[in-house]
Amino acid sequence: MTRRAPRQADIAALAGVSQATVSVVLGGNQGGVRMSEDTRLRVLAAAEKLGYVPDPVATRLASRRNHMLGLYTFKATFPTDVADSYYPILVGVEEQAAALGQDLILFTGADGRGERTHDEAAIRRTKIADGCLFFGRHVPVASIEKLVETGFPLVYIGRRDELEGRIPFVGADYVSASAAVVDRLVSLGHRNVRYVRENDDAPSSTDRERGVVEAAARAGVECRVVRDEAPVDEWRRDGVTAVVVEETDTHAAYRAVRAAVDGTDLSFAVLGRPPEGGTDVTGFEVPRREMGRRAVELLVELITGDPGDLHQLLPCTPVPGTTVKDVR
Amino acid sequence: MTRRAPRQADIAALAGVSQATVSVVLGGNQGGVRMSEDTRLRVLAAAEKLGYVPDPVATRLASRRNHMLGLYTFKATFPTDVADSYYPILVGVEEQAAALGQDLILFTGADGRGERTHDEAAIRRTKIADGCLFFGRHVPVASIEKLVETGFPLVYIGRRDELEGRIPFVGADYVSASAAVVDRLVSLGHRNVRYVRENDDAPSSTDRERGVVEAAARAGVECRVVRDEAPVDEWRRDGVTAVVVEETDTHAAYRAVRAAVDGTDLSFAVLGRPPEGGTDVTGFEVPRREMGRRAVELLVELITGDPGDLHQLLPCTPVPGTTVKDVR
DNA sequence: CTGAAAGCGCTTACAG
DNA sequence: CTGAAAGCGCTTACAG
Repeated sequence: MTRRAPRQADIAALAGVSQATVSVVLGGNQGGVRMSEDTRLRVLAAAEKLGYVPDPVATRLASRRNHMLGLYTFKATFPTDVADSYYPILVGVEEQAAALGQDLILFTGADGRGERTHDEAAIRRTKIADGCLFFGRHVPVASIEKLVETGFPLVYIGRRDELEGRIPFVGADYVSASAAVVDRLVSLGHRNVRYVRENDDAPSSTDRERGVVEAAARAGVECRVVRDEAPVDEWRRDGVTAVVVEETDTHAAYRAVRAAVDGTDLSFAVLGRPPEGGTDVTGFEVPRREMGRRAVELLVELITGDPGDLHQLLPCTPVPGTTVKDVR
Repeated sequence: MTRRAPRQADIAALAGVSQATVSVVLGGNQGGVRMSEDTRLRVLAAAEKLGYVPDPVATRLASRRNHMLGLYTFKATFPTDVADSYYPILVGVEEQAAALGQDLILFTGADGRGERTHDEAAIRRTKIADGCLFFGRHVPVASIEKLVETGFPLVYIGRRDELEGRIPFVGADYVSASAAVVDRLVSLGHRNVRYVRENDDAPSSTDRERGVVEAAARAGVECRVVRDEAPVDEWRRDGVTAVVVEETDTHAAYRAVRAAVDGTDLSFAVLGRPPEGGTDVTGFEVPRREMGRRAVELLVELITGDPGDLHQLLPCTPVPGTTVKDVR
């Protein structure tokens, strides 16, 4: 039942040529080797007769590239709970990988005994692929640096500034998008704003804060930053008219603020999209799918040795919404 | 910058031993070769120093194992729309793969030019992995048969009966689960039931119908099957008291029936969970995550040559719900 | 025009 | 105890 599959040597024997000639013929003679049509046909006929199928493993070993891209995440690749924010990126990654003829290896971060580890060995295993995408709020700097140093092609999804800019990335331009939200508030007459953020210093958080603070400063409006709390009564006493809130995978800040401002006349905007979806809340859309696509694109460019911009920030799409009132 | 990756020969040179000895040491000396502890440590140290990572392609070519499991789907692995039903399976697959120390290769079904194809060549490429999971409503019989014939380990997610049972699978026991729903209706006094299904003959559909029809026959109650329509007025004229509806990725039948029976006093059950979630609609929960886990388990058993049951049907969990009335 | 050889990076008998 | 050799099935220079 489990017959040995025919290989090029078998074809060669049947056609009366060398195995190398078989390889050349079946490979479509990319090298442009001169060869009699008769030989070519004999080889093809023999291959057909034997039902030959090339062994992809051997093919890849011999040809140095395996057309596989790694995807390494610092939590489960398919998270149980935060599917919303993560999933679109995967969709984009797969889309573009398929478009470029690349397979994807999901590194589960397992150590053989089943523990999900993120030590150097686990990260090193990504070298199985031609290159690797990394995704997570943290960067294990030492391990990643070793990878970068060997010239292994890698791309982070999300902006990174570790290793003096030697980490290629495709991220979202949270600074501009966040500033645009504040600009809008200002244009509608708001002069006293609060920004509520979570207590985590990933780039996606600091970028948002920076955008908010800078835009407020430029416009000369007051905008205090608070972490993880929503003292609405105090705000209203202080004359605050609008609240901006960060949105993360935990949705913690958003939920707290939303609950607090509901039923008040405070204007309200979110730096992203609310977990419940919809287009009524003022904010912006993070181009996650596009980030996935572009990350794959950049990675393949790195592999083929002709990369474009190593640090890409994609624009977010503003969502006007209806939760910001005109107070002029 | 792009230094060549270290290989066993480099380690051998550094440690002053032969390349074969390196292979033995790094392979954990499975063969029980006698070897001085000193040599072993020297090799290990050299490997660590060089940051050695085994080449999985070469490993597989030489040993036929690379600890990678393939995942081949006949649509995008990360579908844009049907995330609900599909995602939990992926979660289970990843979970169990990680637990067993296996990485996952997502076959994007792309040919080199970017077209998503499902021809024989695309399916044959799965042989890069030690084995492969297949998932989709259809079975490209000829291609799968060739794979099975060469002894390549594969497992389908979802019951299959093609190839005279030679396709190993892990599916859900829709027959029993569907019968249980009808049994419940009968126990509550319903004697005239309609079953609405979609017009697609995948096993998951035919199994549901079979469960419904057989349970009704056993109980001696009338249960007509209709496809893709919900003539509620006619049903009520005919004395129907309960409607059961199939649930698929398209949600078409469910939505049509739900809209039709809403506001009437007809009892209502779904063979699965409604797309809107919740536990109020009577039906059952398909153990998707568990299916993913078990499929990986079976695949690894096939690879290691000690498989359990090749055809596994997992029980679905009944959801009592509140949409079925007592009419006794 | 075609074949013989080397090599991709590993594993696995087999010698000593 | 360790090394040399063969081999997995292919591709790619390199000889003739």
